[in-house]
Amino acid sequence: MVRARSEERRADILRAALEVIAERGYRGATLGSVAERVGLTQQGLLHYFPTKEALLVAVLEERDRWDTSGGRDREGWRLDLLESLVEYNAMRPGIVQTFSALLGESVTDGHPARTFFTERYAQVRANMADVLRLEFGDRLAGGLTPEQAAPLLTAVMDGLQYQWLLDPSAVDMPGAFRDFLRLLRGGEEQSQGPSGT
Amino acid sequence: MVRARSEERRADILRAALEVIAERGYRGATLGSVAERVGLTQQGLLHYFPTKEALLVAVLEERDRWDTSGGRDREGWRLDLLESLVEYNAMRPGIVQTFSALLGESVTDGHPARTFFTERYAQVRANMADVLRLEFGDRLAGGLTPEQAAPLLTAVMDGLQYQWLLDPSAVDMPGAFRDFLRLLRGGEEQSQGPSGT
DNA sequence: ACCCACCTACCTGTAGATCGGTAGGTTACG
DNA sequence: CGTAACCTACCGATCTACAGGTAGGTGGGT
Repeated sequence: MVRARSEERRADILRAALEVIAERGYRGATLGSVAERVGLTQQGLLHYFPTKEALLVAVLEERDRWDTSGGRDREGWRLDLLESLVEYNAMRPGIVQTFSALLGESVTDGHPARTFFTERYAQVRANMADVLRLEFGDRLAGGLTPEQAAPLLTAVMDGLQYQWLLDPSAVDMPGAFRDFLRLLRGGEEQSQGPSGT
Repeated sequence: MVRARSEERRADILRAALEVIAERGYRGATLGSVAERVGLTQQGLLHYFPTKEALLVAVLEERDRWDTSGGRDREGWRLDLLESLVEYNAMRPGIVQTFSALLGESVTDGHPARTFFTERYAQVRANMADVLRLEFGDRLAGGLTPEQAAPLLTAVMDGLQYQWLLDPSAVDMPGAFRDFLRLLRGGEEQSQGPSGT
């Protein structure tokens, strides 16, 4: 079972890389520190991933696999699933931090994750529009179309993550997200106790 | 007029630093490349800012000064000014990119900009809440309080910036922001041609 | 005469990557 | 069954590059 052992190692490395990137970003991450975390030397790590960039790509691919399976997919989501996704995220600061750090870096010139994020957001917006149309039809609060609301929904999720990462005690991320959904639903009067500060 | 010349140099350096950080983030930025851009050696630059971190701090302080003067202040904004701020930003991708990159990095451990952003966001949210209360009173669309809507407003601005930076042709940032304001205003029916994709 | 602005030279640390091994297991085959 | 050929999973040494920072100047303006 050499093959299995090897796959396991790769998975360990990816998990470690995720951690290190969360702590220092991609540019700040070093192969040595990732290697150390799984009990390898830097050279040992390079046996599995020939370059630093290859490691990053593998991390991103794994992410893609994850959210193309776990509930989503070309047309998989519904609004209440989004809500639980945000709740789920609120319990995994590590993962959120990894991808928020990467997103931030990715807007810089020639960053290896840039195309990944660009394409991903295009797809996410399309997805969101579908979800919204399914839930609200063609016309939602404020007279917006699903296509107009989709980037906003996406933006809220990301923006809240940054605020929450910077100061978790100042922002109730899932609560705030629910607030936004109420805004989308548009009813003037709704109770349900306050969630923010 | 040596003093003036020196101030001018500092301003040049800060401008160059802003550019370089936009291109490579803080961690990826090098003193040498900033220096080069203003026709100095790296050591010449260190004459003005004794460490790399000092340079970053100066950049952040300048930003603070900028948005504590230009229209804002403890109680300065109004919603329509926010709208023009977003329009203004849409014409300065450089600045937006600098601070989006920094925000992304700042969530990593021990980043020198972290406290800056943490405090800044607390203040921004408070500001936003004031603005919203001034505009809408205590109860806005969806039954939200200004304090609940403030983090959302902030998140939308930031989140849209990332989407826009990644693919300006895919997102009409000012248009999308106006859409969000319509959502906040809450009226079910409003015309004004579509803005999104 | 002095000092501000800046440079040359240099040091130290670190990062990614290459090279050449070695130990242990696996397979091919006489 | 045994052994030679080969492969996998690493490690040590080393190369190259560059980064931030220090020390000690020099030269021009006031």
